[in-house]
Order: sequence, then C-alpha cells, then structure tokens
Amino acid sequence: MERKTHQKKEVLDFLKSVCNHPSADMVYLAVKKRIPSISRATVYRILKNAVARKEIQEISADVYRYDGNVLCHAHFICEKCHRIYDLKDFCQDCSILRNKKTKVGKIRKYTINFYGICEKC
Amino acid sequence: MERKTHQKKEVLDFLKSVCNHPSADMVYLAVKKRIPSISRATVYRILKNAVARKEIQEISADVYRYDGNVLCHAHFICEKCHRIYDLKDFCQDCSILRNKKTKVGKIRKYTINFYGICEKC
DNA sequence: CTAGCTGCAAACCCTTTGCAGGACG
DNA sequence: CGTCCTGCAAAGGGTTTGCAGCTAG
Repeated sequence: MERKTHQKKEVLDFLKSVCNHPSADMVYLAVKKRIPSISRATVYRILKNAVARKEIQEISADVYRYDGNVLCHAHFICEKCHRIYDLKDFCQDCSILRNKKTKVGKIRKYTINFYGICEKC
Repeated sequence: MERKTHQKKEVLDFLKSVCNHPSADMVYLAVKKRIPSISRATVYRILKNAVARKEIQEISADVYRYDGNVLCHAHFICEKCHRIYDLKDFCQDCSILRNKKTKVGKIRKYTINFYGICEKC
C-alpha cells in the first residue's frame, strides 16, 4: 500500500503549483528549500512513480520535464531558452483522438509539441 | 567548408533507407558492418550535424531516435516494444500549422507523437 | 597544403539502484 | 511492528569532448 510522506506531498504540491514544466533537478532544488535534507534520488523516485500512476506527465525533451497538469494540451518549446509553454487552444480534438484506432494500434495518449523561438527570446 | 566523407555518406544513406527510426547506437551497429573501423563518436557527430542542418530529424524518446524523413508526419510509439511507426495520414494540416503564430511565438516545426500498444505486441 | 574529419578514450551528466536506517499506518 | 520510503553514494548508460593523426579538396 502506498504511503503518504512529507517528501511526496511537497514534491507533487510544488509541481502542481507551477506551470513552467520543471526538470527533476529544478523540482529538487525548489523542494530542497522547504526540506533541506531531501535527496535527488527521492525526487526522481517520486516523480517516476507519479508518472506511472498517471498523476502527472513527463515531457521528453533533452532532459525529462514534468507537468502537473495531465489534462491533454499541447506544448510550445522554445528552441533557444528551452522554456516550455502550455497551448490550451489546441485541445479541441482531444476526445476525438484519444482511443482512436490507427492502423498500427489504439491511441492511449498523445503529445503535440511545437518548436520555435518564444517572444521572450 | 563541410566535407563529404565515406562515413558521412554511409550513415546518412543508411538512415534514409530505413523507416524504423533507429537510435544512434542502432545506426552505429548497422554502419559498422560496412565500415568496421567507424567509431560511435563519429556516428553521434554526423547525426547531430545533420539534425542541425535540418537534413534529418531527431525524436526525443527515452533515447534519441533518428528519422531520415524530414517531411512532417506523426509517429506512433509503442509503449511496450518502443518501435516507432510513421503515421502519414495525420499530415493534412501541416502547412496550416507551420509558420502559424501562437501567442507564445511562431511555430517553426512541430511533432505529434501517439502512444499505445502496437499490433505486433 | 591545411582546414575539417575521424577514432580513441575519457569525461559528462542525467537518471537509476543497492543498501541500511527511518517512519507511516 | 512490518512495510514501505528515504538518503547516501555509487553505478549505469547514453552522449559529448579533447586530442593527435588522417584525409578531402
């Protein structure tokens, strides 16, 4: 049976409170301010477990990034600063695509990533 | 000025002749059969350069995978065997999306990845 | 010739893992 | 109290890099 721990709460609460899609290390550094004794291994384990439970999602970039929002949405990834933005507008067809059968297999989930240079850069 | 070398030709010819989206190591093993002395470093360098020149594309999965086809198309990634399939059907709106301006920035390219279990599994 | 490329080996860096001690329920 | 979880440190594994020798043009 899965247990509730201080570390788990802080990691997942932090991830759900931000919208900048942090890497595991960014989560570690942020949570470390509140639990100085926490280790990287714990943060990595908590994140992987939450992904497996589908409580959060993992974005595969040069480094894994995490997203506390599992509702389907597209991402805009800046090729210069590597910031990741949410694009909620591209979500209309979610329900159409999910569970759709392709020639290759049934779609369980999908990700849409747009690349370009963001306004800040 | 960029030079044409035996290694470069074999690596890129191989990548363009297959449609299974190999990892850098898979490319290395395949090309090694034709050029036994080739090193992993060379293959990695050739692939990264070709991505930078936009001659091929890189798919960010647990491991980088490479695709000799730069024409935009979606991928179906099997969550069990990690095979990657092309889904040419989802390509209709390519031209609509490319160069479209979002609130965040202009889209230079985008990737659509579908996840599920493939028929072979 | 000579700038650019290759092979080798070592370095890098993110991520995972083994283990002993700690804590949730 | 028995699991499950954590922290530590080390291992793992894909990718990158420094360097000396090689080669395309």
